[in-house]
Amino acid sequence: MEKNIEKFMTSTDCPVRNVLDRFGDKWSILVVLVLGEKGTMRFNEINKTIGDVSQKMLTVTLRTLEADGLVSRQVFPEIPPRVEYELTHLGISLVPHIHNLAAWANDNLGEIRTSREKFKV
Amino acid sequence: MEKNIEKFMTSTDCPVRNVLDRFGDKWSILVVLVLGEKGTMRFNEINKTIGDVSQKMLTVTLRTLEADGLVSRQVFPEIPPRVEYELTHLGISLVPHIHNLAAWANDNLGEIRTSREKFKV
DNA sequence: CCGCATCCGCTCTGATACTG
DNA sequence: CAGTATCAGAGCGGATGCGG
Repeated sequence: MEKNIEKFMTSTDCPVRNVLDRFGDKWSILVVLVLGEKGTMRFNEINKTIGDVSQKMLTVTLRTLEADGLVSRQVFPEIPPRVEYELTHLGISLVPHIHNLAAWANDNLGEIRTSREKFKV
Repeated sequence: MEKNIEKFMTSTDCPVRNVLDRFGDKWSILVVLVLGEKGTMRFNEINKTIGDVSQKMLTVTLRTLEADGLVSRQVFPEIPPRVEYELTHLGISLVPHIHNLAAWANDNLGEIRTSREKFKV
């Protein structure tokens, strides 16, 4: 960071592009947040908690998070099948940062809304 | 937060959905980061610093950030025209949080990459 | 119960050309 | 210099149906 921001930005190793872009999708942050809050959860539990995520997107999101090493997935060979998800230490280490962002969002939502309204005119 | 996460998640007022979704686009975070680093900047300056953003997307991104009240836009009626952008106090207040995230990304990029490689197999 | 496969619409993004 | 306009492609995300 600091003064090397130019190099930093254009580099293909830029952490912002490589990592944060991953959370630019619609659900990743929410899933991490939910798992951080609740601990271990089953697939349908996550689905219900978030509410309006489709099965497909939740699957895709969980797979991506698993690939990134943020979420662990444990399948129990039972009938009916049971699959439990929880955050890895890596995922857990991310939670406070997301909480901070969420808190910021919460604190400033009013001002942002006001600004958006004004801008319409 | 805390225990009301269910309500929190499903609410249409959920700050995560309303605010953070806004930064899910490809460039907003980068623009805020760059402006936070450099202070006041002209359009082409931002364009060059980021490197591979198209003129169109930079315009759209800046307009959105302006609408949200994170960035201020000042036009100087000269020829050739000059337009300067800088963060508002709201935008500035967001920067540290993004820095934290970027730092996290930087610290854990290696581990995430390793995990992604492993997952391929 | 979990989740993959398919299809499809829609949004986002970029390339290009043009204007004050 | 700082945009706007238009067009076209890619990929996200949802609905549905099927399978272990």
